[in-house]
Amino acid sequence: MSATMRDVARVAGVSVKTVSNVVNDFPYVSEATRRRVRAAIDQLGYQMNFSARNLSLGRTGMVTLAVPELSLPYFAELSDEIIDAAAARGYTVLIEQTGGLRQREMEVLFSARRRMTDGLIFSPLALRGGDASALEVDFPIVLLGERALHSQVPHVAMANVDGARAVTEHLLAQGRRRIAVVGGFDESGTGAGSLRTAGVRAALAEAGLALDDALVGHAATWTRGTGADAMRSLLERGRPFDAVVGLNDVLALGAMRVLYERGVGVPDDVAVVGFDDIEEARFSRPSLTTVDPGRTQIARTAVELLLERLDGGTSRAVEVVADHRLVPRESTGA
Amino acid sequence: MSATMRDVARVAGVSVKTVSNVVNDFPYVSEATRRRVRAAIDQLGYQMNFSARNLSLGRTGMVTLAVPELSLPYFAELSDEIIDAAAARGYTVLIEQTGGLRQREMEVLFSARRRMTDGLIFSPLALRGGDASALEVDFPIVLLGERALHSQVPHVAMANVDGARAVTEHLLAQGRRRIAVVGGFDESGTGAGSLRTAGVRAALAEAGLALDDALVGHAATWTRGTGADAMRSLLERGRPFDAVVGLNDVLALGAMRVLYERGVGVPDDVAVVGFDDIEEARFSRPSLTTVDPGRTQIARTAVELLLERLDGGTSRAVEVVADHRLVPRESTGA
DNA sequence: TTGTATGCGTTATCAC
DNA sequence: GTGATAACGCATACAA
Repeated sequence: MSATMRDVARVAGVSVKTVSNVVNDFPYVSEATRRRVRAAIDQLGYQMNFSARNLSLGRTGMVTLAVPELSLPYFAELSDEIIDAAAARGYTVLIEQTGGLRQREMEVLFSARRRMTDGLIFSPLALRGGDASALEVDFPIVLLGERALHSQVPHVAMANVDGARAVTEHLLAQGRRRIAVVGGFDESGTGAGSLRTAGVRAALAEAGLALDDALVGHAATWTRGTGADAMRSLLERGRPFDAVVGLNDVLALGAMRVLYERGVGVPDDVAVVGFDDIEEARFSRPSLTTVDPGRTQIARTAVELLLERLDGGTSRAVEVVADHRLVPRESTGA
Repeated sequence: MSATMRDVARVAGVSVKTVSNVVNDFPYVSEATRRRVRAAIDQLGYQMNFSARNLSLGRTGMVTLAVPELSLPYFAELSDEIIDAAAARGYTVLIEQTGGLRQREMEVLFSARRRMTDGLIFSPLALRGGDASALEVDFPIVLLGERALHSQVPHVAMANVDGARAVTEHLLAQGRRRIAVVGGFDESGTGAGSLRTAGVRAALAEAGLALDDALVGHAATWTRGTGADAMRSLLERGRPFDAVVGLNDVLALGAMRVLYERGVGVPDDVAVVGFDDIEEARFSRPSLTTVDPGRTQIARTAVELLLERLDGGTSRAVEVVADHRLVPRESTGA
C-alpha cells in the first residue's frame, strides 16, 4: 500500500517525529534534514493519511454545510461562495441537503454522519421555535437566516424586513398601489417568508395602505413551479393588482412566466420584484428587479464565525445582518 | 469530552469489542447484552468517532465530487442528484470546485486534500489529451463527460453528438437553414463543445448544408454572460441567421437575452435551442427547446460505477452513454 | 535540533 | 457469545 511516515523516516534515516515536523512545516528543522526528508517523501510518493491525523488532532478540517437543495439557485450560489471561503481558510466543505424537511434538518444535527466534521453552517427552513433546544449541541454551529429559533447560536441574517420594505417602496414610488405577494405561507413564523411579508406590510402601512389578504398567493416551497402555481391561483381570484412581490427570485420568475402566458404585460400591466439577486435575474425577460442580500458577505461571515468558534472558542452570541441593496431592473420599468 | 467505546463498555460491564459489535449490528450478540450496551450508549450519549473508525477501516465513506462551479445550474442540479444517490448508498459527498481551470483540476487529482475521501467523481473541463496519464492514480475515479483523455478510466458520457444532432435536425425540420452556434471554442478538442458542434455539423451535412464559420460565436467559459457576449459579436458581424444552437442552456439563455434587447423575435425571426434541460429552460420567455441529457441517470450511474470500484474492485474500463431526449419548447415554436 | 514513548478511538484476530 | 490485545498512522509531551 501507500507509504507511511515510518517508511519515510526509515528512508531518510530520521525519526518519525522529524518527518512529521517537516510535513507540518515545523520551524525548528535544519535545512539539511529537511531536504533529506523531502527527498524521501518524493521518492516514496508519500501522502499523509488524513484519518490518522484527524484522530490524533481530534479534528477533521471539514465543516458541514446544510442547505435545502443545491438545485435552488440561491443555495447553489451561496454554497459556491461558502466552499471558496472555507477553502481559503484551509477547510473543506461537506454538503448536506435537507429538502427543507424538518426531519432531515433534525438529522443534520443528530445523525452519526454529523460527527464527520468539526462544525456546521446550517440554513434551516422547517425548524420552528420549539426546536430551539435542538441547537444546543456540543459542536459549533452558525445559522444562516433569522433567529427563528430564539437560541443563542450565532447567525448571519439577511435584511429580510428592510429588503422587502425597499422593493415595496420602489413599487409604491412608481405609483403601484395594489400589491400582490407570491410565496406567503406561514406568516406566524419567523422565517424569511414572514419577515419579508412583514417588510411589505410595513412599507404599505407607511403609505397608508394595507396588504390585501386576497392578494397573497401561497407557496409551501419556493421554486419557479410553486411561484407559477401561486400566480395562477391569484389570477383565478379575479382580484386586480398592479404589482407582485415574489418572496424570492425563483418565485417571481415563475410568476412572471404565468403572467406572460396569460398576456399580462410586465412591467406595463404588472410590475414584478424578487429577492436574492440570483444570476438568472439579470438575464430573464424582462430582467428582474430584486434585492441583493449580500451573498458574498453572508458566506464569508458565516465561515469566519464558525472558524472563530472552532479555533478560539469564544462563545458570545453574535448576530450579523448582511448589507442589502435594491437592484432595479426592467420588471419595474428600470 | 464525549464518551468513547471504552466508557460505554465500562458502564455496560462488557468489553470494547462487544460494544463495537452492537454498534455495527454484528449478528452474534445476545439480546441481553445488546440491550445493556444500548442502554449504556443512551445514558452516555455515546457517538462514534469517525476518524478512529476511518483509520481502522482504511476508508472514509466519503467521495469527492469535482465540478467547475456550483453556481452553474447544470452542475448544481447534477450535484444535487449525485449527493442524493451517494447518500442512498451510505456515502457522503465532498464538493470541490475547479473553476474549469487546468491547474485546479490537477490539484483535485494530486493535492493532499484528495486523500480525505475514498474516490472521485470528476467532471474536468480543461484537462486535455496530454493529461491522460494524470488519471493513473491509486484511487478510484469515475469521469463525467467524454473520453477526452483517452484513458482507461470509466466514465459516464452524455450523448453530445446525437443530442446536438437531434436539436439541429429539429431546427432543420422547421425550415431553418442558416444556423449559428454559440459557445464554440476549441473545436480541435474532444470536449463537450467540440462534440456538440460535431453533431450540428453532422445534421447539417445530412441536409446538404455546412456550418458557416462566421456564424460561430466563441465563448471560453459557458455562462449566460459569455453567451450574451457571443451573440453580440455574432450580430455585429452582420451575417444573417435564422437559428441559434447554444452549446448549453445558459449560453442559449444569454443569447436569447441579447436577441430580445436587439428586438429580434424568438422564435419568429430566430429559433433558439440549448443543451442540458436545466430547470430554468422550462420557465424562460420563451421557454427553451433543449436536450435532456439524462442527468438523473448520469448521477446514479456515476455513483454506481465508483462504488463498484470501491467495494468490489473490478477494473474493466466502462463507458456509459446516458439516454438523451429532445425537449421541444417555445423557442423553436413548439 | 532531533528522538522516544505514548495516546487518539476504533476494528480485527484469535483465543476462551 | 465474549474478551484481551495488537494494529491503524500520526501528533505531541518529554528527553536528550
